[in-house]
Order: sequence, then structure tokens, then C-alpha cells
Amino acid sequence: MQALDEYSAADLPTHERVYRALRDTILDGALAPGEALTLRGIADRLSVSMTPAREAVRRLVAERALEMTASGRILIPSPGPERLEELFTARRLLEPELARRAVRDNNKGLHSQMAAINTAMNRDMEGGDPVGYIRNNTSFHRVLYQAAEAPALLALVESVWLQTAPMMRRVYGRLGTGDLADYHEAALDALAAGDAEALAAAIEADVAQGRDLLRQAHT
Amino acid sequence: MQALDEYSAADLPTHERVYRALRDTILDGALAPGEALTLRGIADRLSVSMTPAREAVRRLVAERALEMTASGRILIPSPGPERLEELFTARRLLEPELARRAVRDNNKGLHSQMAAINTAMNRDMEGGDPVGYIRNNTSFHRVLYQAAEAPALLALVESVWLQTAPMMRRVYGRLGTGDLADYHEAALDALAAGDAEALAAAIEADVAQGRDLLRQAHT
DNA sequence: TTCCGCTTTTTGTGATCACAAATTACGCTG
DNA sequence: CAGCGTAATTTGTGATCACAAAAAGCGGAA
Repeated sequence: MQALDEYSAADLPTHERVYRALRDTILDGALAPGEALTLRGIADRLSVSMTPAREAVRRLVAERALEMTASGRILIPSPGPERLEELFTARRLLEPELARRAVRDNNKGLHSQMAAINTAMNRDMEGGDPVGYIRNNTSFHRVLYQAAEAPALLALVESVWLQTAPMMRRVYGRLGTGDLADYHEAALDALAAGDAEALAAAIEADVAQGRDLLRQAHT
Repeated sequence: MQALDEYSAADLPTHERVYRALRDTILDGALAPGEALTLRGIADRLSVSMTPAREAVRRLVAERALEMTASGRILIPSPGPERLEELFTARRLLEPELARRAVRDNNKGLHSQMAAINTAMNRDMEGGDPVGYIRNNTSFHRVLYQAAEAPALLALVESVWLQTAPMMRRVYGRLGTGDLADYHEAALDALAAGDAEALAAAIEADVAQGRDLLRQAHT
């Protein structure tokens, strides 16, 4: 779990700071599927009262980043194969569209920014840093889609990421095997060429590869 | 605003009953874009304390069915043209997929159920009942997509509906003009024939028509 | 009338508490 | 040692309150 201090500078409402701390922790894949949380545990760890902790949890449950049983227990979701198939279908439908729009509104710094993130990803993989790898992989996609200036579409995609994030750690172990096509490189080339359809295809292939890796890891 | 009593029978948690009452009110298009709500107003109307009202609002803000300003004011969102274009793009990408899956898992009663809803819609339009019309239109789509048994995809679509719902009332006035293609009939025919692609095309056309009507109404 | 400044009211936030239900711990019985 | 029933503990829920900030109301000056 990540320190609350990272967000304390900006004088945000307490519930917002708790929300961001929890969300980032989930997005990093740092919490295992099925793991249980408690309101008092969250509140104590972040030195706040139960009220903002409850609001942050309620918000994450609404985004399906957390799950609540009928009795009120707070769990990290553990989506089964059917659910994962749905989530990757959503990514396959939405992300290529965002990629196309990003090319349309492309600005100069985007390519170098994404290239730098991709380099950091490869370093994380070689150095054995799963959290860093997952975080940079998310950033790679997010930076691209932010250029599309479509916040409503991006919000839908981010909600899907939150739901798949806890399972991503299992994929990490399968990455070093070597015979994986690098669709990030293909995406960077397409972006440099300003080829929207090639970029959309690379993104779709990248999503499909993630789905396949997860499908293998689940068995 | 709708009575809380409609959900009081099932002994759900208070915050859940408040959430459903608010959500259904929004989904019916009964709240105008830009309209302000207060926690105490919601709590008093439903005879509960501020705490569950706050949790319900927080959840709806997370689903983007409500908006909160930096100072904490609760507003019904009033999406501009660009935002609406995004939301209808999301519907165009997601709903045809759900329609295809519904055909795959088609059960006998679905067609007659949708036909009945469609009849009720036409009655609402002739009778001048905008809330009933909007509610039945939502049901028409929801019943179809529920047959797809893809809850994660459906949740994404429902989030989009919540965001467009407040604007739908403006569309209603344009409906009586007569020269509108009835894609619901086309959808029913495709479903009866078990033609997944024809159904997906009808749904896409229906979504596109809604987008166009809203675009005209906005000027 | 219009605009500015002050006062009053309204509003969201965060903390605390009592309570009931669920979970866990534990000791007894077989 | 396993199964089970009871006690102790943990946990989410809903209500209430103090507080600070924002909004609304209001009166006077230009």
C-alpha cells in the first residue's frame, strides 16, 4: 500500500486522497485478487476517520475496482475467465477508437514520451519489477489516449483497467519467455508515421495479446 | 422524484435504496441538466440521514450520473456536444456487440417481451408521456442486452445511459414529426430471424438516430 | 436601477458513537 | 483428532454534531 502523503500536498478533500491512494495501489497490481480490506484498516493506515474511507471504498465499488459481499465485506475482485473475456472485449472495442483519435490530435511530444515509457517498461522487465512494469504499461496506453481528448471514453477504459489490474501480476511471469511480438514498437512506428489505422491495429493486437497471456495464466 | 417505498420491501441497506431511487429518477430523464441537488434535500425527502445520502451521491458521481463542483455542489450534468458525441460513440461501439451476443443466447420469451415494450413506447409517445417513453426505450435495450449475459459490458453501457439520460427529454419533442425510421421494428425482425448481424446493424442505426436527434435538439 | 459589501443561511466534510450482524476464536464433546 | 455450539471480537451501517466555506439575501451608495 502506498503512502497517503503522495497526494497530501494539493489540499484535496480527505476522501479524494484516500480514493487516489487506494486506486493507484489497485492499478499497480499490488493487491491480490480475493484479498480482503476493512474500513478501519484503511482509515488507520492513512490516519483518517472511517467516513472518508467509506466514501472512497464506495466509489471504487461503483467503478468495480472493489467488490462488496452482501454482508459488507470488501474484497479485491477475482474475475473469472468469462468476466475477463468481457473486459478485454471492451478494451478491444474502445481502445482502437481512442488510438485513432490520438493520431488525429497528435502533438509533437507524444511519441518521445511514449518511447521513454516503453524503454522504462523493458528495463522493469529485465530488472524484475512487476509493479513498475504494470504501472508503465498502463501509462503507455493512458498517455496515448489522453491525446485523444475524449475524457468520457477514457473514463470507461480506465474503469476496465481497474477491473483487470489485480490479475495482471500473474501475466508478468510469462513475459520473459521471449517469443512475444512487441506491439508497443509497432504502435510507436505507426504513431511516427501518422497512420491511424496501423496504430489502431497495433493497439488491438496488444490488447489481444494481453487477453491471451491472461487466459494461459489462468489455467 | 420517486418514492423510496418502491425499494423498501426488500430490506436493502439504506444507502442502496437511496441510490436506486436517485438513479431511476435520473434514468427517467426526470431531472433537468444543470439542476442542483443537496444532501439534506435528498435525505429529508427520503427520510434518512445525511450519511446514506452522501454515499449514494458519491456512487452516482463515480458513475458520472451526477457531477460535483470543486466546492462540493451536486449537479445534474449538462454534457456539451463534444461529450455527447463521445458517449454515443461508446454506445455505437458497445451495444452492437451486446446485441450479437443476445442472439447467440436467445431464449424464447425475449422477442415477445421486447415487442410488448415497443408497443408501450408507441403508446407513450401518442399519449404524451415523456418519462414513460424514455423508461420504455431504456428497457427495450436493457432487456435485449441482459440476454447477452455479459454483466461487465452491460455495466459500461448503463453508465453511458446515465450520462445521456438528462438530455433525452429534449429529444422527445422531436419524435412526433413522423418521418423517423423505426429501427426497433427492424431489430425485432432481425431477432425473430436469428440474424445477429442484422440486429447489430439495427441497433447501431438506432443509436445513430438518437445521436442525430440530440444533435439537432442541441442547437 | 445596478453594483458592491456585509450579514445570514445553507451546504458539504470529517469525526465520533451506538448498534446489529457477521466473523473468528475457543473449548467442549464425541 | 474432528465436529460443533457458544462467547468474544471485528466489521459495516446509519445517525448526529461541530466546523469552515460557499451561496444567498439584503441594504446602501453611485
